[in-house]
Amino acid sequence: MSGTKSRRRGAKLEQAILDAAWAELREVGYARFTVEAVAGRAGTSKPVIYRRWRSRAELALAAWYRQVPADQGTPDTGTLRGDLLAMFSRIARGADSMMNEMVAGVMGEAFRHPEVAALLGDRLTRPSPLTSAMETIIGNAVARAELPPVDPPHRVKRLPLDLIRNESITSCGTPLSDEALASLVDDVYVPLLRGLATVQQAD
Amino acid sequence: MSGTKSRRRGAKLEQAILDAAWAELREVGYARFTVEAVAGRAGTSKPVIYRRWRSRAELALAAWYRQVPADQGTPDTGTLRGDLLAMFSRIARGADSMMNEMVAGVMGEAFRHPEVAALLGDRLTRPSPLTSAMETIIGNAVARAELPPVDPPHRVKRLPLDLIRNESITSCGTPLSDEALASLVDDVYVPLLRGLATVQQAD
DNA sequence: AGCCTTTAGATACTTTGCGTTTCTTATAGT
DNA sequence: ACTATAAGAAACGCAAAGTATCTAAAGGCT
Repeated sequence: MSGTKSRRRGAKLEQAILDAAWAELREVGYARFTVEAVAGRAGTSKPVIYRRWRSRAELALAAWYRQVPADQGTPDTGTLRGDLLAMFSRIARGADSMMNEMVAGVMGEAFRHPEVAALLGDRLTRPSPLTSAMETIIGNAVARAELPPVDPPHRVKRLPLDLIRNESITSCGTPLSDEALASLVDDVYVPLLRGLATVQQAD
Repeated sequence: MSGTKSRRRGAKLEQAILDAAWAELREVGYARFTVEAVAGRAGTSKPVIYRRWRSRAELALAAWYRQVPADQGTPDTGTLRGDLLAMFSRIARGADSMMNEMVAGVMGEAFRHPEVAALLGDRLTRPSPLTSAMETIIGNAVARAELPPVDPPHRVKRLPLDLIRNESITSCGTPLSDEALASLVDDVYVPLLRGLATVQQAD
């Protein structure tokens, strides 16, 4: 309880800031995410943060990027539709979806801070645990002969994330209903896979 | 040339404000869209605007909604792929796409102004000239026997807009390349239509 | 150990833009 | 002509981004 003030530096401090930023993002969302609150929560001050990241947007992205998406395994319900519904709902409820507000917010600022645009685009399109889970699900369906053999292009593997992000943005924060997810699966994704399979078979 | 200052009221003034707002949106985008600039351009002042719309976001949406999308007809190139490419590229270059930054920006503010969320969602999902153009394109392809008969659900008709909006947001303002559009058509939309058609034939 | 470079942390500042308040006075309805 | 309404001007409060200045702690170096 003496007045000795311990001062963190370097990596340790950086981690503390990013942890605080992530906690803030989860608690208040990007719209109310302020650098001052992050500084306060991390027990430091604004200049320390601005020495490391050029803007609020970059800080938020850095905090997000550090979160390793927990690999939750791949659903295996015995049917393609069941697996897809489980997967879509996991995506829609998971942390990735919580970040859709942030994606929109950051993009809204990208005109003023063009540097962040590249960072963001990269994160959104890169292969991830989710895209490989899609591979597995599709592979399983092929093995069960629910689908003809098919080799989906990368765009199709990232499509669930894209569809759900778009749905999330267009419904402006309202949590996605089961009906909406079912519509994405039944009206779009399953037919797409069938179509891909028949086209590729014709080769 | 006398000092007589004419003062507009009611509908006339409202139109002038919305015109000014639309002009601002097109010139500087939503990120730099300020109420003061709109007031200045319309030759009026901020309180007049805030008496009519509760926030910057609502003003921007109102200006956008007033723009009637010019019906540019439906492409008819003789092939499904050609029609789709023409359509996708029209969407990607048109005013609707210019508004993607705004969609993101408004959504980013939706947490603070939940009222606007509903307005926005409605506009994005409603049937429009674009969805009926999709109907026509698909109908033409069926007539040419490029596709088995198919009755696409509404979600599929709005999908081009959704795909392009998402692409626009994830590439943060960079204009979409022809390759990206081709990938949306070839990897996603055409296979989806084929898949839908075969599934519906099985009924 | 003691010096010295680095940089954390505190504080206060500038700027920008939203949304409001107050007041004057033109406009439209009766 | 009288009166209610609402336009327009100016200034304000406020929040939050980003910057500048200063101090003193941390940790490397000799």
